[in-house]
Amino acid sequence: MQKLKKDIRRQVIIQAKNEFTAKGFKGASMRTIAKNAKVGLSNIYNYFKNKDEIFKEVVSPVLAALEKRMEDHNNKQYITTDVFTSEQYLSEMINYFVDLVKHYKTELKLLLLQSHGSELENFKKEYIDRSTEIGIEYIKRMKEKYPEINGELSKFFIHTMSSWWISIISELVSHDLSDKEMESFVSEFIIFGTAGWKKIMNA
Amino acid sequence: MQKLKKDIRRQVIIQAKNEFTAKGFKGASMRTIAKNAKVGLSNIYNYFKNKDEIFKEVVSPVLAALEKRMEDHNNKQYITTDVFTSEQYLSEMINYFVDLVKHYKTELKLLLLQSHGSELENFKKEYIDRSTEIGIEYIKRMKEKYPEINGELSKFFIHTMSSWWISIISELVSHDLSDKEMESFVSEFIIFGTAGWKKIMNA
Amino acid sequence: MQKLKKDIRRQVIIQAKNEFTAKGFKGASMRTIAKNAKVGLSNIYNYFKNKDEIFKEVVSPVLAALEKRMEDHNNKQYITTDVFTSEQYLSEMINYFVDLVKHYKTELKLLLLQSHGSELENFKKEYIDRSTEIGIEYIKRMKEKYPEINGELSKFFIHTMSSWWISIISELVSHDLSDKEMESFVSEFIIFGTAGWKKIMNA
Amino acid sequence: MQKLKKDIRRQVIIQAKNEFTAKGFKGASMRTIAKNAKVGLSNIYNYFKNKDEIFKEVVSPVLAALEKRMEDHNNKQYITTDVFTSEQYLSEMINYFVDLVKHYKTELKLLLLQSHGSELENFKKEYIDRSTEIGIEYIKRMKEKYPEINGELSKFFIHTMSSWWISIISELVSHDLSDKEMESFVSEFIIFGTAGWKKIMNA
DNA sequence: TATGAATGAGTCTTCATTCAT
DNA sequence: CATGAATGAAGACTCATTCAT
Repeated sequence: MQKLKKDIRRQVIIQAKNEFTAKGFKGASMRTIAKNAKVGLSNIYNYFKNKDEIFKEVVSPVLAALEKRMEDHNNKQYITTDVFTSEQYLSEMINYFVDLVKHYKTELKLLLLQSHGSELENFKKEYIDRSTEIGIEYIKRMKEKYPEINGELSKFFIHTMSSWWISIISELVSHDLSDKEMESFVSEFIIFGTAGWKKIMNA
Repeated sequence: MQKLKKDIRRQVIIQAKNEFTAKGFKGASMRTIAKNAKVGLSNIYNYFKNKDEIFKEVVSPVLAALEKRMEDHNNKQYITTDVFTSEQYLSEMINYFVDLVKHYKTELKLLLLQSHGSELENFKKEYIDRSTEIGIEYIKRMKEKYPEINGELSKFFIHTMSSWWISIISELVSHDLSDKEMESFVSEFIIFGTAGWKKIMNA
Repeated sequence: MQKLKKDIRRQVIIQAKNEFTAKGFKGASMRTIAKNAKVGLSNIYNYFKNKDEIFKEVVSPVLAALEKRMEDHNNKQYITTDVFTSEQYLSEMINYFVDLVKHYKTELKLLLLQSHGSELENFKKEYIDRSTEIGIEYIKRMKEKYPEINGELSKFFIHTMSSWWISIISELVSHDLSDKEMESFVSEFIIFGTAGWKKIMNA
Repeated sequence: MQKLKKDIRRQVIIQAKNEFTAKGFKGASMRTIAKNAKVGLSNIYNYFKNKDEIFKEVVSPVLAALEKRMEDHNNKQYITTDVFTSEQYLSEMINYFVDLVKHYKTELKLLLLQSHGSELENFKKEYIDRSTEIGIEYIKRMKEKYPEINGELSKFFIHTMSSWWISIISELVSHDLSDKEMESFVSEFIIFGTAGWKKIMNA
């Protein structure tokens, strides 16, 4: 008996998500996915070209969201913001990521921690690299606007700070936090980060 | 001509390291390791119980070093140190990790980024958890000694800060830094971190 | 919008021809044929019973032509022709095949070189066998008419000469020859063949 | 119970030969080969890298023989031979091939008729091409030595004659001939061929 | 007629590990 | 210790064909 097309796709994606989460991309078995989705193994290939494409399909929503974020960020003029209020910037950023995690918890976990062996295995690295470039550009413009600040941060430091964001997301997706815990974390993080940035930028 | 027992072990470990580094634990092939080590595949099993044990053997030096660090840390009385000199603490810690990376670059990379599928795949998580506990305990003692500081940091925040350390190590092992870059990074990191910690602990 | 019935058949046959040519019968994929013909895979089975039948359909024109040739040949009275003018016979035959190749190049290629695994994989062999029988009969009648000639050619020799024709056709379909090259070849072939036949038949 | 290494290799090669002969390279099944050779399917891969390599191994003897023939031919000075005795040349050549067939019947069948899909699928074509080049060169030198002969044979004609040889071999391997049949064929072929060549070369 | 879902056996190849010598 | 043979399950993926709608 045939099921609806949409149904099968959904089932496969759901079970693939589970399997990828449990065993990572490389360790996940197509057989297992098929079995759990109650679909003939070969039938999966009527819906997806291959394992990699299933993975991409699974993480595509969060991929789009992250991409959109980058574009938005490039368009917004954070530079105009007074540097001393960077608290606002940090706050906005962390809240964005908290929302992201709420929406795409599993997908983020896959993308950041379980993509080894897939075509997306370099996504994290590339994302950090791009964030680093943006960070460098951001500081340069700040320096132009506020010449008194310290703009001489090393590239590697910026890189590490970018990677920090990813590690924070990874943390968030790896734990179930109550709203209260979330709030605490956000405010603590902002205090910590604001002080750090102000100090190092001599602002 | 038979090779010395020690020689084979060493060769296997060396080639396993390469293979694990290149393809991760799951993707690494025993055949390839054997071929590159110029050892009969089955003979490997006279030296190691299985793939997992080779991996453990490969990363054992850094595992020991990390373990030692934890013990030392528990024994030392950082609490006696004046909190305002925490700059010294951070400095010591980061320098320790820099040294660690210099000694165990490859092993750390394996342990932190390539262990998926092995029995050590949870090491990172567990290490962070243990660090978190230590951090919490540390802050508690600080609070006892200096009642005026803020000791009410959320567990998740501490957790995130612990995980931060791991992400920094991951960064370090993933890049080839010159001594000058290393120095820059260390000093920048200390400025940033000291300011952050002082602020959030209200010290 | 539905296509005309004829259109689909045609498209399938065209694309099947391409696929068979490129990968041979066994290597050809129904999926690929369907995709290129822009027809639903299963819909093909409304027009053709199976892969084998498509193949047969593809080569059917040349099959018919070859069959017709055989019948004609049997009816014509080549025997009446003076044996010393066998040049005329060879000439006619080779020109016939040249025309055949011009009309059915691809189909001949399939039939002679790419039919492995299909129900027609033995066509070539059978065709040669039949040609051999005809050849033997032909020589026998010649002998009756011209008792002085040598009619004692071995069956295997006749067989080989029949197979030669096939190899010539295979050559022709495998190369793009200009008209000039074609003419040269025909005349060279006739000179060569006439001399050979005259000599061996002692005519 | 383990068998001798040599034994398994031999068994696999024997059964592979059968399977390739029956179904062609593409149609042959590794499972079937393994089953018939009474070897575990995966065990085959301890002896051969892959299907293609088994095929190559099977036909390697005849490959070597053909290669050697070409080298010898290039070294010998057939040109010095009086052209009118080309009967001798043809005779030598056909006898060589008859011997070849006696030794490598199955292997030749595979190489010439069943290699589709393997890495050797173009061998026949390449061999004919090389033979053609040699033929052209041969005629050129003849012309130099005997300026009165016709050296203006078209390339395609030479090509076809080279391919003729292959078709003869294919015929030979496809039939079981008695010695007597063989002898008849050889002498008939020589009569036919000699007359043809003499005529067309105007010698 | 047409579609897309479904099938089930099939493809070659690789896996980590064990056994027998 | 060392070897190479052996295993049996598993890997992803494709096949021609049929079924249900």
